[in-house]
Amino acid sequence: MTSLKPVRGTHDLLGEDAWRHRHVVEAFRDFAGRYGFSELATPIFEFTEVFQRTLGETSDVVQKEMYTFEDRGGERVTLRPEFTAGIARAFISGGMAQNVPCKFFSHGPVFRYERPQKGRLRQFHQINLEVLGVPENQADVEVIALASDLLADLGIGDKTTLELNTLGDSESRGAYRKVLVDYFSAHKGDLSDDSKARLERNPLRILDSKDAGDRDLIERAPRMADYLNSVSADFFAGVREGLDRIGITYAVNDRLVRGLDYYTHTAFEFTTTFLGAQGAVIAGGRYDGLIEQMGGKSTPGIGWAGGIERLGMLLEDIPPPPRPLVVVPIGDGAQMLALSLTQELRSAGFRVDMGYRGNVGKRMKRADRIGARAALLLGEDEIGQGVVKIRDLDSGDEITVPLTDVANRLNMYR
RNA sequence: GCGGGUGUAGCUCAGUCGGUUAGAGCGCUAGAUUGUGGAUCUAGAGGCCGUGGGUUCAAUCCCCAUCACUCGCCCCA
Repeated sequence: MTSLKPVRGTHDLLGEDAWRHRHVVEAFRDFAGRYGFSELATPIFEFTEVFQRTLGETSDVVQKEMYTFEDRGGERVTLRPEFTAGIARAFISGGMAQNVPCKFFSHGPVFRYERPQKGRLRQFHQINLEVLGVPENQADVEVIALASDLLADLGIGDKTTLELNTLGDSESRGAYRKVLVDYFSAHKGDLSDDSKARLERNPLRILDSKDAGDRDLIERAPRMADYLNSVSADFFAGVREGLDRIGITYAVNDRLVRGLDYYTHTAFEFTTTFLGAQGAVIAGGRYDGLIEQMGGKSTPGIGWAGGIERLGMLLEDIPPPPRPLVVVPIGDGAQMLALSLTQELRSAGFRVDMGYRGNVGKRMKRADRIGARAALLLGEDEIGQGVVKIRDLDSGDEITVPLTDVANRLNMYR
């Protein structure tokens, strides 16, 4: 144990941040439910090969960002760097191909060994959505619509824009890739060092290089749209038609690519300019080859992931946390009755806190500090008369009500 | 992994052209107010000036390293 600080790139989640986090997750659960998704919670670690094979051996995530270790039994395991691979594994090992289509939502921590920055952590949290077994592009429209609804509900729809592209099916993508490699190879001398390396590993990635020198070359590069076979072109047209139909605005960005190898056809990102260099808040696409590649029965898939911390940072007017009631016993003789009153109200569904110590002044001060909505004062006088005083902490108004009627009189504070 | 910036009280930040007792505001604790919070006043607690090394009679301040945060590259949620 070298220190008592959290490990680099990890954070304790509490207070305001925890509330934002929870708000994002709850909104997500709500919309996932409305769209007919059910929850799937997979383990946060898997055998290393689950990620290695699916994300692509050459992707940065696999090459240098995974938390991989050998457990006590000698198994190579990895903390999940994303959700899709684990869900695909669960789909196969659970024999779910029998029950397609499957619509799953998930959320929780993911792990990548990266250099921390604003909006970039080593342990961060994602919300995740997957549709398995639906080849129709209706599913593409559906998952994008859900994301759009969620962002609107969170009040950040106008801070984000939807960018859309197609990578084509494997035939189209292969053909385009070849043309692209030829093109960039011919101009290799003008390429940045980063992009030269990408030429070998993942030539599509050159398209979203930020290097000023590359931009010019990219501007003149062949376009994906010109190399789509008719199936791929029709598929993409259908996605756009669907989005148009339900009023979702987007910008086609034919330089939008994906970092992970399993994507085909539709690729999309909801991006923002409010978070500095980390612009993507929700990103995803279609991965029709993934399940088969992992050894399952050929099953198309589409999904997305969203960064909870990034979304949380964009929230402005989050509803405030609910305010509790506070029971204030006055004098030792009131303790027991206050205790039973507190429990009774909790049973009735109220949020109730009762301080542990202190005189009335201290307890009232504490009630104020935790943002209590009202204080219930219970002392000798009240007990003698079988009543309790309810003090509204916003207005300062105080009313006296019979103990038997307290719950009813408190309904206005629910 | 690469480059730039920053690290002083719980928080936001002053400060010392290197000099012996390091400050403010907010917050916290207690009291004024032993059956009533938010305001005010008073008092108090709380800092190895991120960590390790170097230079110096002397370092919180200068130098080096390291760690953390931060901005950009990279990568991506």
